[in-house]
Amino acid sequence: MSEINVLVVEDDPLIAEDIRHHLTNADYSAQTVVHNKADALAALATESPDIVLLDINLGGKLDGFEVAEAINAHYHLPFLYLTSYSTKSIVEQAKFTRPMGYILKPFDEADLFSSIEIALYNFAQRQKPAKLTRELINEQILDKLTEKEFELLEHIFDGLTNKLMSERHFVSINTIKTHLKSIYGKLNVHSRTEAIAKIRVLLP
Amino acid sequence: MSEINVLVVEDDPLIAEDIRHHLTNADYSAQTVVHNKADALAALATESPDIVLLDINLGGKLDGFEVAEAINAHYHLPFLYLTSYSTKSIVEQAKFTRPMGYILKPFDEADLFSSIEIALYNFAQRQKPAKLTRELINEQILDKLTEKEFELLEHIFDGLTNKLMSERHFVSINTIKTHLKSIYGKLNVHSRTEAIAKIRVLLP
DNA sequence: CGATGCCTCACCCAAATGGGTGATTTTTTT
DNA sequence: AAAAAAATCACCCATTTGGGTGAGGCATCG
Repeated sequence: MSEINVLVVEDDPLIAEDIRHHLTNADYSAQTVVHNKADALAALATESPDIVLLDINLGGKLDGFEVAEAINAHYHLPFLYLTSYSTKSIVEQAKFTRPMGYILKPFDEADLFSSIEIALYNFAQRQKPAKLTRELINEQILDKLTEKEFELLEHIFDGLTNKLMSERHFVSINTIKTHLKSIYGKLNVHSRTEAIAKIRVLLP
Repeated sequence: MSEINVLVVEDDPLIAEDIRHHLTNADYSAQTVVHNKADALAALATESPDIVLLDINLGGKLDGFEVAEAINAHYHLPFLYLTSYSTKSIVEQAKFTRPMGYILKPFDEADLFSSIEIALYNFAQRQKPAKLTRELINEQILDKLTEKEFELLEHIFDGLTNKLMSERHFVSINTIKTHLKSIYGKLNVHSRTEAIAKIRVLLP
């Protein structure tokens, strides 16, 4: 993941600036910082962030929960609570809004980054289908395919045509076809769709 | 879910005891707590746990990864990493070991239970090959496709040819082709493999 | 009743795909 | 250095697939 767009909802200007500073230092390509619920809702609609860092306590009120509910209702986003409270009641209330985690104040840069990374990873794990990677495939079949063949299998998985594959690999379409024939033989199938179906059931 | 056997691999005796305490309070029927890699490997072989909670940092060394590799290589088990903020950017390393998730320290009982439950659920889910069902698909696309079209999309997903589909549905191959054209138009794709790729990314 | 949507089917044509054979070059392994 | 494996490419041919057009039957809905 190259560009991460972070929406920070934090009423305390010092903390907000601190977070913005840390994120800017790293390769997080964009951050939007807002200080209240209204701006947060607006930013959600316009900025399409990848993750939201959400202070529960916004200007003395627990508006963070309402932002969380808006996220759950209308978007499809992981969010982390920024909180200095660890009281039972807050946690009880917070967990019904299904955050990906909590960042407890005070926190340092490592806290921030690891929390974001883990949240994004866990969220992706829950939301996304298995991505075809070499590590994920059954080893017996893995062993049979060459590096090149596996790349082409990934392309098939992504819906590419032979022509597109040949252009992407700077080889002739005949070469692609030869590779595919080899793949089909090794997987014991007779078409690209069968190949996809076959490796799909081998995915964990 | 009746009896869950949890293997806890945690070198910090305080945290280990804390986890054991939480698990005992709930109806988790068995826990085995070990403090180092050697004992973890022994416990894996003898205790047949249902899930492993794995501290990455065991006695100052990242032995947790090696335990994870052992699990992946020789067992068939979900595991969760127990990790703290101080461990910097472990995700890059950790994700290649394919954990079911992470439990961030400090965590409370609710974190612990929900993480375990979610991990067990997701692990069970992913053992089954992805089944294309109507409920799983994005509703916008769902709405566009007719019942028949969706059935044929499932067949494409399973790698069937037009001929096989026509035989299975007792209609002519021309009818199948007409349906497919309609599907492609609605999904805005130009081939069956593209259609598969498209619906695949819409699956949860 | 007319409109609409769905399922059915046919015909045509172009493009893509699958299968077979054989070959050269490069890389890796032994 | 020799052998094996991998990657490259070119034919040929049959089949499959995709795209366009048109059309009949059937049900539902306004």
